[in-house]
Amino acid sequence: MDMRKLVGRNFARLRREKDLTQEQIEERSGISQQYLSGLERGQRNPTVITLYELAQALGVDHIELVRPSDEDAKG
Amino acid sequence: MDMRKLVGRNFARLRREKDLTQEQIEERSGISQQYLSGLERGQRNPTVITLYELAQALGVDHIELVRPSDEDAKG
DNA sequence: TTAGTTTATCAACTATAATATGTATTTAAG
DNA sequence: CTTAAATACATATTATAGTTGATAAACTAA
Repeated sequence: MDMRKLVGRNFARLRREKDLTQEQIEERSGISQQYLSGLERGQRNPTVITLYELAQALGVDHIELVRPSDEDAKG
Repeated sequence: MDMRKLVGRNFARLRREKDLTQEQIEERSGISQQYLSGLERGQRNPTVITLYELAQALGVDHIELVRPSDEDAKG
């Protein structure tokens, strides 16, 4: 189970659904665009505080880290 | 919102509900008893990978980080 | 009390999360 | 094609996550 990829994929998806750029997330959260780029590519292992700050920047109030189904895990 | 305290309180509660010691969690997860002590006292900011390893050691497959109610936040 | 178990504290250390800066690459639009 | 915006890449630095070892403190039971 690659938590980096799980978090990265979900963050990227949510950011795009809300039509926000990495720069806009940086403005809202103070987390650098370069870091966000690495995060979305599954190269980062954020702390729970960083995860919470990202959720706030996305306007999300409920973070779930669920063991993905076998089907999901394949990709 | 103090994520350290939120995670620490919930981890300690779940661990006790399952009658596990910090040492037993160390055996299962490889995360040191000293670290777990600090975590439960709200002094640690774990990464998502550490959080996932802790969840596995507890036998939990669903992690939720929810913005607590005002009432909960008081304590 | 004693002994055993569990948790907390301390210090030194290693690994890596996160920042800062600059730049290169990609992508979309004219 | 050009241009601008968005994203990816590289490097160096700082802050802190997490380990290790030893030990102190707290708690329970005999």
